[in-house]
Amino acid sequence: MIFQISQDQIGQRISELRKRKQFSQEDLARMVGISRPSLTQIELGKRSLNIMELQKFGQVLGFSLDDFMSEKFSLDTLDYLEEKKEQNVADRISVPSLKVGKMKNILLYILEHCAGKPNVGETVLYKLLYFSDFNYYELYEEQLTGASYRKLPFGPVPQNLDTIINDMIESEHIQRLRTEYHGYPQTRYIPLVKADLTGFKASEKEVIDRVIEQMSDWSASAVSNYSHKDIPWMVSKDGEEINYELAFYREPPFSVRNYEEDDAL
DNA sequence: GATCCGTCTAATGACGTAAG
DNA sequence: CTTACGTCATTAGACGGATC
Repeated sequence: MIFQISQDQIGQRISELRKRKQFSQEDLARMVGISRPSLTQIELGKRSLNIMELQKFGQVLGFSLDDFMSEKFSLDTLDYLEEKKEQNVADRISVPSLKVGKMKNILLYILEHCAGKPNVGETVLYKLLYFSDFNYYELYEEQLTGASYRKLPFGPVPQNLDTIINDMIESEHIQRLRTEYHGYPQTRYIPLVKADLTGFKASEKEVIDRVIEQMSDWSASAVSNYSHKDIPWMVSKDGEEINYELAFYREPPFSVRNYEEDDAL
């Protein structure tokens, strides 16, 4: 028996996801290209949506259709509303296990270094994290933040980062800022405290620094396009988790490891 | 086939209301 | 007062039947 999702549930899920992202109905409606009252109707379960619309919601809110339709998805969403403590956050994000403290500091660190760069919105931020994680894994065969990434339409997106970010906003480590960049709505984060890298290995910092140096000036679409040519991204299926092991199948210019001494440049 | 008609769905703007 | 959200009336478009 396939799980059947009702119109009410679709609306509820969209509403919850919207609130998680702290969008207003008006914001979200504009982003998906419908009127605000229409969105109200959708969230209340009084209007149905077609597959194209749902896809659009997925792009904006960061979910895959598979996720959205699954039974488990609703549980995750409800769990989130009930749990707030950091240790629960850490428990829930498993395989690979996310080091929440580390992720927070890396996030702060990246934000510090991109403070003055208007191009670094949420999209670019995700990609910087993705490349930091996968580059580090390729080089050292160890997890950096341990976050798991999913293949979503705009590129790899760290799972459950929402939870961490909301946590950080609540504890006033960062601040969310919604602005416009080239006419498109952009979500930015401002670091309010300094990153604490004392527990970091030199190698870890170096990998992050290189990623920041290489990509932080690129536009969101440039970073997005670049990430779409990365092997781990390419061979993963839409909506699925990107396996860290795939980092070893990378080819130049993505590969950060010198397998042989034949750098023919 | 073409045309007319009833029904349904969705978009829109205006308005009301509650919270801050 | 402003913002966010829900509701309402009106309108337009799509669709399915009947009829010619």
